[in-house]
Amino acid sequence: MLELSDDDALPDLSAEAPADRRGKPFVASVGKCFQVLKAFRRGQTELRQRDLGLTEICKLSGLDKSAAQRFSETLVTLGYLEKDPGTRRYRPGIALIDFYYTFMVSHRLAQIAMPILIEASKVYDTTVNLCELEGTDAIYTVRIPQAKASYGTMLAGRRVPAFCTAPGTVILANMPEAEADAVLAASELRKITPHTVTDVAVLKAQMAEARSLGYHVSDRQSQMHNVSTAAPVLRLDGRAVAAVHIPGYAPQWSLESVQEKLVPLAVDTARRISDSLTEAM
Amino acid sequence: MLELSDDDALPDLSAEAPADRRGKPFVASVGKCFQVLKAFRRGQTELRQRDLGLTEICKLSGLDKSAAQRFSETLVTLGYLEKDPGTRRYRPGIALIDFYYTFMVSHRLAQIAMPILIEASKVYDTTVNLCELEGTDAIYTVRIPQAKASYGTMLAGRRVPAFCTAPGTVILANMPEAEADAVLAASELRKITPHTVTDVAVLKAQMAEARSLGYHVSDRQSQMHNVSTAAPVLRLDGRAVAAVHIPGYAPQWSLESVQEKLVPLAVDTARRISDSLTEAM
DNA sequence: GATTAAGTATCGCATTGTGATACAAAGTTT
DNA sequence: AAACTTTGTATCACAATGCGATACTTAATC
Repeated sequence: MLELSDDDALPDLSAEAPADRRGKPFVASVGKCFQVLKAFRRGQTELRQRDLGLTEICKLSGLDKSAAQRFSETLVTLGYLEKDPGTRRYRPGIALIDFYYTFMVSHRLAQIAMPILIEASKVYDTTVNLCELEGTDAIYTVRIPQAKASYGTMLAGRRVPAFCTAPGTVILANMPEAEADAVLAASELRKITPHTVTDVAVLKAQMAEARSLGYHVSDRQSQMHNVSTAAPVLRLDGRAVAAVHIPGYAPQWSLESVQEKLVPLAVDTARRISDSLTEAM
Repeated sequence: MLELSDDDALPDLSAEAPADRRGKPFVASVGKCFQVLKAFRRGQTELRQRDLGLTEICKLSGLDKSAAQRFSETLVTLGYLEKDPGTRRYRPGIALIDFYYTFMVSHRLAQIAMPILIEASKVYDTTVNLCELEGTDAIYTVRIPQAKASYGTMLAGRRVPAFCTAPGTVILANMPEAEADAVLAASELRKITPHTVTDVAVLKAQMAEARSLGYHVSDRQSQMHNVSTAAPVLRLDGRAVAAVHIPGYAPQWSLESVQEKLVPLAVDTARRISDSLTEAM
């Protein structure tokens, strides 16, 4: 388990997206409050803790004690954090869920994809996911769960690195090459498992193959025991806007059975979604 | 469709939760940024628009033009809003989904309930939901979707008034009476459908009945054509922490068939979740 | 092309958030 | 149980930061 010490690298606070946002009005307090909220996500992945004390928030958010307190208490007042009166520790508040609804209810792609994904999940009783690219990550936006899967793999909002996952590969493969290169360049190409490919030339060859095949199979690139497949959801102009991702879990699904069954299912599902897209998207 | 005019009542800005939060540090800018995000939710329900122009944000958030611009641009920079360069309109950004994950991944109840809910959904191939109380609303935290359902009813994060819905009723029925009364007192008891019960005495009688039966069936209280049922998830001390909710959609499910099939399913599912709770919850 | 509305940029003022410091309350060690 | 360490809370003078009236620019409408 990771131990945070004082001299640990603090989060990349001001390192914002590349877009030319210089000169745009910016309220620093707002940025800081989101640093606090993000601290809880870091806390979950790095410390395996669901609730954080004030000092932990300081370290994970990069704010000093006064600021951490101010923003944490502000977020409690607003309902986005909850505070245990006994332990004085903070945890994510249920009101956070509102923003998921706000985003999803207006998300046309998800609306179109949802029934198609549900049908697909019934074919082999598997998890089926819709992934979208954000920065260097693929974010799961819609997930059709399956009882045997682990809880973490059922939740929308999960992020995985694009470069070493099947959904990331098929999305990058079907977008302008310059943009894909930029994503790869911005990615931290580290080995998640011993099988993770980190050589850009090999990655680009994989992308080229994925583009011509119309799908990609990731063999233990990001999770040791899993093989998973993805196919691109394409806009009318051919650009990928998302990927249908179907994981094949270890004992049940071999590389061969994934190729034989899950690949056609993913390809077909992605095509059905693509065909349902209007030009508005 | 609701028309917002200048003299419309502006949102209840400072009307925060009753808790004694006076004197706690509070950063006003943070509150305002969330007013902007909330404006999008209002925009969806009241204007049926997924994206908003600056002037609309002003009206829906209660901020003046300068503030609306500052906070909107700040949120764009942070990725929580997106801005269409052509139309100059704002819409919810994909990064909002992160907070759903942050909340859910640390939510033990959902973790326990998820596989049980998935199994339940297969019995009659129905939607099955987990609801929790927040203020005067029941919030859907986990939803197992079904292909035929409408998109809006598949999304976690949806809020419905507690007083006139089955999940709200069973939760209120199984909590300290003083607290339940407080929720009713704070609720806006308006008729959602002609069948909505708004008389507090009748509502309390319904709650008493729900408590003794261990479930509640809502007959067209909040949606004209639907009958739905809910059963409480009870902590070890008997207090409700959530409700299992199963809607029975119109032509397929009658009041009788709901009583006969969905009620036992909801009760059993809720009991299985209750039995799985540890004392930590 | 005139008119209106919507969005963007500017800038002096004082409100608001800042963060060093001091204080209080838990948790540990001896 | 006293001494110490750590963590959380409260205070407050300063000035940086957000504020919002105003003016300007761009787009939409007639």
